[in-house]
Amino acid sequence: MSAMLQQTELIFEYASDRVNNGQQLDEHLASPAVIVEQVPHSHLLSYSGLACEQTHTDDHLLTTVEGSESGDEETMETLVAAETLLNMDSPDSHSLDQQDYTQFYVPSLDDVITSPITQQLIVSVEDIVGTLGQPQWVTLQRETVAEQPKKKRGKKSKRPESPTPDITFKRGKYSKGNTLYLWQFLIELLQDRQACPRYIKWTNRHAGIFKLVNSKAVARLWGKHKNKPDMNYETMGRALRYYYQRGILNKVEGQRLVYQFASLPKDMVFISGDEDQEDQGNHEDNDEDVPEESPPFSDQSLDDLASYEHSFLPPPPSSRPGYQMSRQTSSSPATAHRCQPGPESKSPSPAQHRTVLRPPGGSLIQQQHLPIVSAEMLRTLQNVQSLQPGQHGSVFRTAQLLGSLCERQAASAEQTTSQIGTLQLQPVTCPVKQGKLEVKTEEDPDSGLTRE
DNA sequence: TCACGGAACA
DNA sequence: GTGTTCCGTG
Repeated sequence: MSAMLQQTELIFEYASDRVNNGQQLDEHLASPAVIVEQVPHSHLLSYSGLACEQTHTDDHLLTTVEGSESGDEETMETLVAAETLLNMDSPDSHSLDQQDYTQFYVPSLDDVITSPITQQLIVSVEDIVGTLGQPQWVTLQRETVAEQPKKKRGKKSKRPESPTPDITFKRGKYSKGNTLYLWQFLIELLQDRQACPRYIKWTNRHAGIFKLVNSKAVARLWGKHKNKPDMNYETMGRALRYYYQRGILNKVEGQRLVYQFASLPKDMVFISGDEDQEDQGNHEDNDEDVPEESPPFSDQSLDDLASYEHSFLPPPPSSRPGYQMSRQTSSSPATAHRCQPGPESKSPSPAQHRTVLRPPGGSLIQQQHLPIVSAEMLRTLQNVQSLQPGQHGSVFRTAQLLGSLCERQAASAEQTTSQIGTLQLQPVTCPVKQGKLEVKTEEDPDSGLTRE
């Protein structure tokens, strides 16, 4: 089993790596290899009542859930349905390809064991490597893991248990109980059509950037999940901020309520409509979408969400791979990436190790470690690429810079990592300020555009 | 309102 | 030793 897990993990990382490369972002890379798939819970899909369609593009599998984004009522219904489904526990029930889901969580050994795996695919590293280029994922390497899985001990919290039994997994160590890690929870929400556009949505799914459209709602849901009625965005936000250090999340500066997963599962289910298309361009637009408008969810809805949610999550374990970065450490505070290229350093928990799994080489370069170009930047770049030279001068310039930066990184990465293909950006030394991602070189003040 | 981060707690 | 929440501060 462990082997399996590892593989899986590898996969993820690779995926992430690919993402990292800025290049990929845009382009699609070649096809992705899917590596391992577990299908943990198929129910996810079912639970939500979502209709899923997987797209296997050559590149990556993307699952798209089409849902109506709409309505609250849907939401409710969906939720209910989801719950029902959850309770049902039938893994097979859905016909979906589970593959997608698999990636969702990073399975931990435990998980693997406990959770039903439907299928696994193993792909050779090479395959993976080949895929690296793809844009599928952005960065996510480190997925966010952490949090939930383990549980928090914090002062107050206790583990929540979710109402629903975990059908799917029982998680073992990491998550003791059914707990979901916050990051998982968020991912779940992002895949839930009820929540997705409404309370949380992707602003740039490729980049792993999402926005808490209705932070209160999300926090409430989280609180429900944790059995913390008092949960609020502040509290939840703290947890999110800790993810920065762990490399699970990055904050998108300048945008409120916008965070970025350092790495995402390669195959995620994206609810159509949830993503803003471009995050960059309109950063805000997304924001607007839903936020408050959405009717506050009723408690019920919250409940429903809570219940369903936890079902999803796989316990990934710790997935956080060796995230090590620390923003603190990092020279600059910056946001975008707080990662540092450091040694892999400690891996926090064993679990993590496994998750992380590194490629043979030993050190897989993790995004976090990489200095520089953040997914965000990449994203931006991507968005900007379309610009013509004459168009927005500064932007264009920035884009150029980013592009070159990415190329350099990629190049160096290749060299460096012959290893597996981790495409990740390498820490190339760039003029970029480390601290902040800003691409802008010092000279380019405009660069602000980029990020935002 | 959001964001940050130290400290406390488990 | 680590993760979560609280709390003060900006």
